[in-house]
Amino acid sequence: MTRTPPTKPRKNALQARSRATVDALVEATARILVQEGFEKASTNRIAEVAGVSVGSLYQYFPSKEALVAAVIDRHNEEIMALVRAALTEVADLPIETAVRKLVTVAIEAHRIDPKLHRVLAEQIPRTGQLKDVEAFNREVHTLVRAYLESRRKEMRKIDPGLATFICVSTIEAVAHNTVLNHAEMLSEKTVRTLVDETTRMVVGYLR
Amino acid sequence: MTRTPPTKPRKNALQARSRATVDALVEATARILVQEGFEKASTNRIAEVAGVSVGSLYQYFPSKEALVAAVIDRHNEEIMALVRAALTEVADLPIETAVRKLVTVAIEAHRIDPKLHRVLAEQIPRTGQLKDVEAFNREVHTLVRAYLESRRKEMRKIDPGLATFICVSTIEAVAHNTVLNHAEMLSEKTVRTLVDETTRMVVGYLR
DNA sequence: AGGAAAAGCGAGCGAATGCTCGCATTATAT
DNA sequence: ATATAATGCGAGCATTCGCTCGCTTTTCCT
Repeated sequence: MTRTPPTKPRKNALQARSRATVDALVEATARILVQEGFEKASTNRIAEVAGVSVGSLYQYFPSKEALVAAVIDRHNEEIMALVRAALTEVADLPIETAVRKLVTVAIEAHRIDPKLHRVLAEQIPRTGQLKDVEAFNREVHTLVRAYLESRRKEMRKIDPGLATFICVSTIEAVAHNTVLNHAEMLSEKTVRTLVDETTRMVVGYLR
Repeated sequence: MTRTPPTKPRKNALQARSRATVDALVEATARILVQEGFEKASTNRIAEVAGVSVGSLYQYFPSKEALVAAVIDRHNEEIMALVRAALTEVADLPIETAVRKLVTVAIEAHRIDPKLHRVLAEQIPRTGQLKDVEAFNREVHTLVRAYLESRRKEMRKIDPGLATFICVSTIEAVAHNTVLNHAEMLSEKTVRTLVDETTRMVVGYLR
């Protein structure tokens, strides 16, 4: 049995001052992860950058992992907000429009903070946050699947679960590789072409 | 400037005994990564599992990273062997056949050692091996692109670089998610369905 | 056989890290 | 104003880890 460090807050921040401390710690963790890498993200350094003492850090976070987990959560919430909004928006629109929107949002989501995204993707398995991240993934699948099922008439006969799996995997991968490989060198035109092509592929597949 | 540890062998193993030592060390590193995780893969532990002293370890590997790099290299070579063979085999065959073969091989490649694959994917960025891994990626792209260009007649008018990017991303992602999510629970039938669907999507996109 | 080169050994050094604990400061309630 | 709770502090303990160095053993070559 490998002992997984706890990731839940030790106590809840009640007063304004302590809420600020917690925020500063999470923010500092994110900044260090992006600018200096995971190795440099020691609790001492995080506290230093946050302008807080190590002691205070351990008042609110039982372990280093808990801090990273908090950053992951924050980032995932940002992304999920985009995805949820997009899917609500296209709920009653035809497949072509919906897929295009989804692809666009996927790329946007990866562009929120590519460097943080990359570092987090690497660190997730070691934070015990895998379960939470999987929960987000499942939510995406559920939402997409619900949409696809509501649009069955426009589609060929196809297993909804399988279709969802393939569509989500594809869109996610294109967005991921686009942003992480081509870095910041992304013209508007390139993005539009990419969205067009991916949309064409997915829509062609569905019907 | 962050100092990246060297990853080249300190000296070359010449005699049979030392070659065995080197192999034992790489093998031990892989086993620990898979069974106990990156955290537990200390040089002392690696030497212990390999049945070798730390001193000997440092005769051949200048750093811990060098060991992980060796494991990555070995694994990548196995995968590339499969991919190269597949692409040679289908060089003169029509798109439908070629894509089906590629998808199949991609899944096979991920199934070689899923756990190792996962751990390595997480650890690659911190070993300075990113460049080598990118080289493999570029090779795949080059090979696929060459194939696609040789089959232009079967395809619609489409930018070869873009098509390659989308196809490789898609196939890789489906294989990756299939193996890593559904773990070992993969019936032959499931795999065949998945290959069929992915092939359909990619082929439909190309023409 | 004998000497040189190659390979192997492992106690332990120095540096870094996660985290605790006893105490100081600030906010809230009465 | 006083008491109580909440928050903040940071030196330092305990541990781990990467790696070195002086030495022994094995192999190779003539």
